[in-house]
Amino acid sequence: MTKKGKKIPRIKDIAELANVSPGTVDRVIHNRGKVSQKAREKVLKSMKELNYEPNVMARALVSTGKFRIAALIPDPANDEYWEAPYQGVDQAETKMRQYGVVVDKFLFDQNDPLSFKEEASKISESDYHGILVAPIFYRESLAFLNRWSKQGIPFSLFNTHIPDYKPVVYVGQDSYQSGVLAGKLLHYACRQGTFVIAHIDKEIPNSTHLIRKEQGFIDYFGENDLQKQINIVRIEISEWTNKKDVYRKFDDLFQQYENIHGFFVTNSRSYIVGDYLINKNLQNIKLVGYDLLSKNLALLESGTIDFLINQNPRGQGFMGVTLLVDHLVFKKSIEPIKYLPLDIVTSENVQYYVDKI
Amino acid sequence: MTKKGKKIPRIKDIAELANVSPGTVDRVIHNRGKVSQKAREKVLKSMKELNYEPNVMARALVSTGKFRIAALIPDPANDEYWEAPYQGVDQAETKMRQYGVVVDKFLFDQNDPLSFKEEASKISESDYHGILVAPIFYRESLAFLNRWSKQGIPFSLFNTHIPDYKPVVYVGQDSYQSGVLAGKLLHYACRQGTFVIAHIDKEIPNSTHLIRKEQGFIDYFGENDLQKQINIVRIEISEWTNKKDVYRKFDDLFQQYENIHGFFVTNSRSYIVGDYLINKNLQNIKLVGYDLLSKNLALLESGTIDFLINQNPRGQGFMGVTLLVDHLVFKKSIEPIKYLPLDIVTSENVQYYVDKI
DNA sequence: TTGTACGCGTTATCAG
DNA sequence: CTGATAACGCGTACAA
Repeated sequence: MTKKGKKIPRIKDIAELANVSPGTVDRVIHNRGKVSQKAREKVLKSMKELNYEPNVMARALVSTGKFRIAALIPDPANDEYWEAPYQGVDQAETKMRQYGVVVDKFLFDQNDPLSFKEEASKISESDYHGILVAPIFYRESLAFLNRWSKQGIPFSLFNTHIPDYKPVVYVGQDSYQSGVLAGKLLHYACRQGTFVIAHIDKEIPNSTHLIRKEQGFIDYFGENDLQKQINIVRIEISEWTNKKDVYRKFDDLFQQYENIHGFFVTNSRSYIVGDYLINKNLQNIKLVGYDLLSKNLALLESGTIDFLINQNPRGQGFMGVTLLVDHLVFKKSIEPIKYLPLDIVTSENVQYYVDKI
Repeated sequence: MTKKGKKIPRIKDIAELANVSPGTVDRVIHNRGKVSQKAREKVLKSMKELNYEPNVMARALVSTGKFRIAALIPDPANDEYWEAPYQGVDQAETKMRQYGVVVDKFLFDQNDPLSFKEEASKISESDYHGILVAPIFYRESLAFLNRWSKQGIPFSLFNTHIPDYKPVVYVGQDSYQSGVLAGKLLHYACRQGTFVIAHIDKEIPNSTHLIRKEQGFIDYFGENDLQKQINIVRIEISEWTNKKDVYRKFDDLFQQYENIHGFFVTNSRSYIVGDYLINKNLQNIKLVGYDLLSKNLALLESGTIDFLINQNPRGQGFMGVTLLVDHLVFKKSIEPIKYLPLDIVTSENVQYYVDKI
């Protein structure tokens, strides 16, 4: 297919072929200014004939420093979970600097809606050409998304989807499908017995993520008509910082169901279940969780955690910025939803997922 | 860390600070031409002070069309396995065109060393600035690698490693570790019984890949002191195109060992085992293989194949080109070996690995 | 409505 | 040994 030795056509070449000036070609390409019908047609014809594609670099070189993007994400200092997305944004930042794009990070405390509002306000006051935001506070976020929509500032969403105001793209997790996958992984090891869905978070009912994961897990068994063999129960632990409390809850659980064969922890805190299993010396109980936090990794190595489901959080941060830039600077058309692969991580392949994008 | 509003320092800025001309700064940066000791020191000092980083785009803009790369890979028309790497190269090709790099593909028949030599000769005769090669014929490859080394043409290796002549980078599979992983996956489902390592290829003793995979698999069980519970046997099928022959071999195997619980197929032909299992209506036998070929995918969906290990072949083709360009054009320093993640693919997450890079 | 000239940051060339 | 200057392809302000 590739034609060797052919020179890449430039705007100037099109201009010559169409007997107009480069300026006119430019006007046709960008639909700006006035162009006579005749000229426009000639130019379009020549463009097709030469199979013109703009030179991204030359374009970017011209517009150096003209694009400013704001990233509004939780401060990783407060929660290791946000470390990876932060790094992803950071990485995209340095890459995009090359293209004349400046990315400024605005960090808020994921336990403090006020700090979110503060940082969001800062962004609104400066003028940015695009915004990447992790809208984890629904109400507070809505207000700003509304505002930015009216101002005509494009934004992309990350981690949490709020479709009300059309984002350029949502980059995040496919929660439901990850639950289905978790079901498969436990069922693969264990054809009968009781599986526990463990929600370990402050605000469980509010967290649509967790609910969707649960639904996916349940549907896996439902669809496969396996209900007779498999018993599924759920446990909610909102005060997970209180160890005694947590242990008491688990003790109760194990008294109530004697044939527990597996746990599915619906967020990154599977290490809490892992600690309990080790503490009580419970063997042969399968454990599937999420995210490559250091505590989880240790338990993965030791074999207490069998699988961690990982949706490349660093890649998510990276893609969030990258796709926004693609839309903004390079005018590419973007799919409205971007899921990264649901990676299955075990101690045998974890090396490839840590510290990589 | 990011200083907002700061302008990115240019060569010109360094020149001014150091009281020299941009030309001199350029000479210092690239170690070319003669520069007085005094001038060199001043420039280096200014560079550090301003924290200079070259502008990739401006650099690439200058050298448009000056870099030509050849990719010497098997023709996907003869084997679906090579489809993905081909696409990866293709994708890199279009991306790199933007940077003024031209990539020409040279395809050979992976069953015909002669075609390899022919294409390689073509490359040697034209003058390319870099070469990506899948050196699947050891002897034939050596000759050309030697030649290119003497000519000073950098090359990177892909799929098969030949360390004799230093490549820029080897991009490929971590065969041993993938075998370890396969062991984990079978063992996770099945704590005792017989596992079969199935080599299905024309030239098994010659194929170091297959041997390494086997070793990894065995070592997984060895290291974990599980020999008493698990029995490992191996089968070699070189004439895999003859169905009757294949079936007879499997029949013999099942007669000899009555408690076979799992198969590990060491290359992309796990569909052959899958077909057999379906044909003989053998249930509850675990099957782990490699690569997302269409036949494998069908069996993955239907549940006959449990897991496919996938090392992003499209990504490998892509990285092969990309890293070579990074070295050649952008003068980045490259790690000599690049493994892509060993992805565990099941019917529940396969959607994210098909048609993506 | 159309054409022209300059600048973006880097590199290569040529004159000093 | 060093400095000035013209490209690279595109966008844009300004002139016609």
